[in-house]
Amino acid sequence: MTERKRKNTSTRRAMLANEIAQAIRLRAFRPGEWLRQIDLEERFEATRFDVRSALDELAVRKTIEHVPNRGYRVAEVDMKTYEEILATRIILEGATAEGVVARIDDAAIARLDALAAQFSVAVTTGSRTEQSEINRAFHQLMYSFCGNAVLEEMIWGLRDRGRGSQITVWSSHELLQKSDREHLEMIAALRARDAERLAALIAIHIIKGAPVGPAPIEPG
Amino acid sequence: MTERKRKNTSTRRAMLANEIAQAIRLRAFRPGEWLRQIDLEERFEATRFDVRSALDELAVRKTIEHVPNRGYRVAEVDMKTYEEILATRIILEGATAEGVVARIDDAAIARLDALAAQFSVAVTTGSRTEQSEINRAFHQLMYSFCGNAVLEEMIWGLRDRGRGSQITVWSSHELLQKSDREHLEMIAALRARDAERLAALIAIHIIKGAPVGPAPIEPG
DNA sequence: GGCGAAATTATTGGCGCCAATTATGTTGCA
DNA sequence: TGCAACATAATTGGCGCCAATAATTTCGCC
Repeated sequence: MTERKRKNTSTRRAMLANEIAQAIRLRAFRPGEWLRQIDLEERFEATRFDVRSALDELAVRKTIEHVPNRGYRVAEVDMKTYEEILATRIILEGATAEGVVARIDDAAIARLDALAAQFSVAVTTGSRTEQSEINRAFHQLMYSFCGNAVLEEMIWGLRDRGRGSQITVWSSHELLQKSDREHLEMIAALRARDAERLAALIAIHIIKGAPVGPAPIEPG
Repeated sequence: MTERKRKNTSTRRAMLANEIAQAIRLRAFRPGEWLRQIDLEERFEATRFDVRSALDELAVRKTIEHVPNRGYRVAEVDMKTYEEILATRIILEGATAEGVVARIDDAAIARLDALAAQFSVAVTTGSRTEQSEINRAFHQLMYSFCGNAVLEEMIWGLRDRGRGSQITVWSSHELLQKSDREHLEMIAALRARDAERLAALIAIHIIKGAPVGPAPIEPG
């Protein structure tokens, strides 16, 4: 067939919600910024209805905030909530250590090696978007071996929520290098099958300004 | 003013979503059961639009499941997911122990005492709905002292999700008595400010068929 | 020129209609 | 009697219109 089959709403909404979420992740929309429905219609070539559904979904997921009669804006998380998110991330991401260590195989560790190497390069030469994407890929791959899909889901939900913080002014070069080194240490812990050490490293990684998002991009 | 001010949609939707969620909690709708929009309109005296918004919200929260062109039904969680939910609950609820022990005061412990006593009575004389509500109140009060609102949120979200399991055929009388005893032990651990013991008790409480929901009620 | 009020414009939000889809019931045929 | 195909009923779902609300500009007065 020449034209693609038209998907139903729930699919389109989910896709659009993810696109918007990614845009927020890439800082195309900054915390506190209003998301005008008309702009989103054009930018993502969607109907107003779909835009609103997607925004509603993101509001439920707390990625954005809904103010009646004003619209939707990227959630700004206050300091207290930000710290709570970090604390909860340490709990959840740390809890993956045991399962990951038990289940991960050599092939996966090799792929983590590759990603860590890519990150090392990106720290000096890459854009912040690249750094962020590689970092995300690294952790996504690692956590995917924890054997608990529910846990994984919650982790990525929380990570998205934490982005609405001003504190995320983004790591200095030193912090990036530190993150880089920590990736290597995590891999070492994995090779040694040392879950406790891995959990500790993850906690440090989260606290000490781990890269959670790239620099803002100008609105197109 | 003689008539109540009309609330805006996002408020009404949230309220309706919570009402439906509670009905699911009370087993007015059983796992796998279809939620017909027309019925919900009448039962909750809402417009079709509000019903759909609320259902969408619950679908995002994974309390219910959306099947295109078929409608919404109470999510049925498979065995694997159920176990993952329990494992994650142990992680999260266990993680509250430290904060709770650190922050809880004598007045709150006294209130927990009262709730535990209420539960003891309800185990033999009360309805399952009562048992469930008291149990919920007990844990809600305890966890409210953990000092991490984000963590609390996730806990109650997960608890709601776990309800869609067939395994929740509900505790025998022996298990209820066991839960009852565990409540008292938790209070003892709180008095002793023993976070580790509290966490361990919470884990046991979750694994060994803690009461998560009442028996089904007939649809009205 | 500065400030406040009114008019104008921009944006969101409630909701109902009817097409699309699925479920149910009925008929006819082997 | 069993089954398949068709007809009918029930239910969901896409979407656009316009009223309600907020933002902005203009205008007039001091």
